[in-house]
Amino acid sequence: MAELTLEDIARQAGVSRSTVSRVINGSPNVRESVRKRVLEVIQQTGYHPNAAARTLASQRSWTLGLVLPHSVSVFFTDPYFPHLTKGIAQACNQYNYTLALFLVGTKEDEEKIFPRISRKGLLDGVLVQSGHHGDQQIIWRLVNSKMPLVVAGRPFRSDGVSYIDIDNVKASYNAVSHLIRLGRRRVATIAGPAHSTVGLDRREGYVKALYEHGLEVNESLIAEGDFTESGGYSAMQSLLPAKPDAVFAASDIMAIGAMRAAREAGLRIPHDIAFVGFDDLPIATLSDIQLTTVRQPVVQFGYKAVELLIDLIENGLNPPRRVIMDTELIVRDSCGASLQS
Amino acid sequence: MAELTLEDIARQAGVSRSTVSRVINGSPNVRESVRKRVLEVIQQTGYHPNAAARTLASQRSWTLGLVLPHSVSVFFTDPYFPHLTKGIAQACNQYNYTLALFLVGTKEDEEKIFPRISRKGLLDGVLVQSGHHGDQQIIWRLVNSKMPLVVAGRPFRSDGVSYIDIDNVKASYNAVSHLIRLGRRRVATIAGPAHSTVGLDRREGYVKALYEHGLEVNESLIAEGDFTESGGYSAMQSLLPAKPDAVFAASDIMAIGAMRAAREAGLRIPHDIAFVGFDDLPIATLSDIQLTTVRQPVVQFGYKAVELLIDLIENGLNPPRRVIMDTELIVRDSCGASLQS
DNA sequence: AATCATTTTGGGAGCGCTCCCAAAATCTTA
DNA sequence: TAAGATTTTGGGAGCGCTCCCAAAATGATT
Repeated sequence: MAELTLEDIARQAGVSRSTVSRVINGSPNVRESVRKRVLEVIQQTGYHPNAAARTLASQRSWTLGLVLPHSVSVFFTDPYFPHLTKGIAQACNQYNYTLALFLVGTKEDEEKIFPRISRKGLLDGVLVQSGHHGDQQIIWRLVNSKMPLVVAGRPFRSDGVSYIDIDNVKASYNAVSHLIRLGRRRVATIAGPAHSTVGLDRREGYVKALYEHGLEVNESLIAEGDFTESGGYSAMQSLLPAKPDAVFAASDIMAIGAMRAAREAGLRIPHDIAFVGFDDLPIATLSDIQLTTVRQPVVQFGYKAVELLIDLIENGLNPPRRVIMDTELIVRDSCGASLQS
Repeated sequence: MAELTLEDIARQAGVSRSTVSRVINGSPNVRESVRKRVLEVIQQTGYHPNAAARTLASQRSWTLGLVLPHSVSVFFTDPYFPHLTKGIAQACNQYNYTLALFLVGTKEDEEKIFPRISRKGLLDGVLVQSGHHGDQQIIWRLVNSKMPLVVAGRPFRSDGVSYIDIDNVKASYNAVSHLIRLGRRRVATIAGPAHSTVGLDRREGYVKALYEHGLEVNESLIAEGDFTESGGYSAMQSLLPAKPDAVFAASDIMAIGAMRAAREAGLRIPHDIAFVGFDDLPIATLSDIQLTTVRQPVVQFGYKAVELLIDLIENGLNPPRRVIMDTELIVRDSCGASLQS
């Protein structure tokens, strides 16, 4: 049984191809009785229009691409990404877009994939999860290809590119200030990698908080992690000799690793050492001690990114759009706030 | 700047549309000098063929769909899914397919998405992650639509459908036998939901192991979890009164939750109570005590599923293909094997 | 009932490719 | 060098839609 075409439906309903097309696309200029008849035939036959033909004729594919560049390994360690993907997928469902997923692991992958994402005919727009230095190239190639593009996470060079981000500086400033207000004086940080804007921004907020509270920035209280549990674990080990009494970790998963290291070193949480994480994903509440953390609206973030992209597709690329979302400090046990009665 | 077409390249290279098409598709019947000239023009102009036009003309989209039905909530709790997705994406990259991701949360989602996946023109084939009872309907609709389909995880009704799975019965039989061999006599299980084939099969292996080792099956030693950490946690709490000396959990994440509950109840692991998980994802080695677990080749599983699907696409749907992959018991600390010196 | 305005309908052209067939160019062989 | 075999090339048709324009049908107005 060959696939049905518009023409088949038209014949069966006794109308023309154009009329069936109008019915399908919800044009108002169809007599009610005719619409009903056509709809019936469509129902009975289970006809669905061919996506490729539609795309070719209308120059609109109703497909968005999600590119996750080079972050692949982290992608599967940090629950942040699945949550982001969830928000994006939900928005795509909502707005009737199909989501194409591109996991770019290697340079070869990038070369293979680039033609597919840069040319109309497959995608109407592209979402790139980024903030890493290594992602700059693909972003610029995309910008030059005039493909509607939204970057999730501020890119290093952001002139002319639309992106969505959270206020990382403010968020970590608040988190660290909270620790200081609780009386902690040797506040350490496990920062994200310096080749990422998230890493840089959260570190900046940390420094700013210390500074504004009259505390000195001590390099031996700053370690760098890679957003993995084991990265947090070893960062914490390197921090231990400096005897911190609090740690602000740039992600929950690193905080979890760090707490494991602290526990192994015989420290009591939060009595001897306090912890604040970042993300507020479910894992934050799963360890024996509930993690105080910065809640970022990951799912909504993804959802909003899609809305931004659709805006670009429908209303043109200029001016570039910028969206900064808010965060909230969620106080639980690991920061020791409950110690002060 | 409008997008370039085949015709443009043909004109610039002084050949016909057909010849350019041949060059792009690697046809051998092109004079070498001509091929070189055309390739040069393509290079210079940065031309890429339009995917929609190609799909329409060749009836091949080079796109595969991955459908994750109803499991959405678990999807973002259990790292199994990201890993599976990784394998699938890698295979797609390898074989030059684009991956379209469909997260089906609600019945409405299913209705919205079904037309897109069932009709040629968008997808060449579909992969459904399944094993849940609620997924039967979409699988059968897909089977009836004659769309090439591979189910990842044995579906409830498997006649005529191609699927890939691991030998869950054997795997859990081995895991439980291992615990018994170590001298545990009150072996409990935290099974997966009874509305999933994984849940059922792993439970069956558990029962079989007890039976073959002459132990009685005690209903109070069987609890059901939902593949989440907190599900494992509460399942363990319900198991505690029956005083198990070992627990086989149907997933690592549930084992982690269960161990948390056991620890909170003052039990020492593995001295008082041993644990074996299932999956061997990175989390298995991240807790304070290393988890003994059944390793299943999740990434390769996804990869293989794609290869299966491509086989169906290229060589026809019949007979249905079946692939069962092997697992391996990874012995670490939580089972107490190291206690026997 | 005739005229004009408005709504509804049909069909042609075209989106940018692939595929097939026949024509042109090139190579063999006697 | 001519005939035939083979390789290379060009162009038409068609994939299944959308979009536009003109024709047909309907409605409003005198």
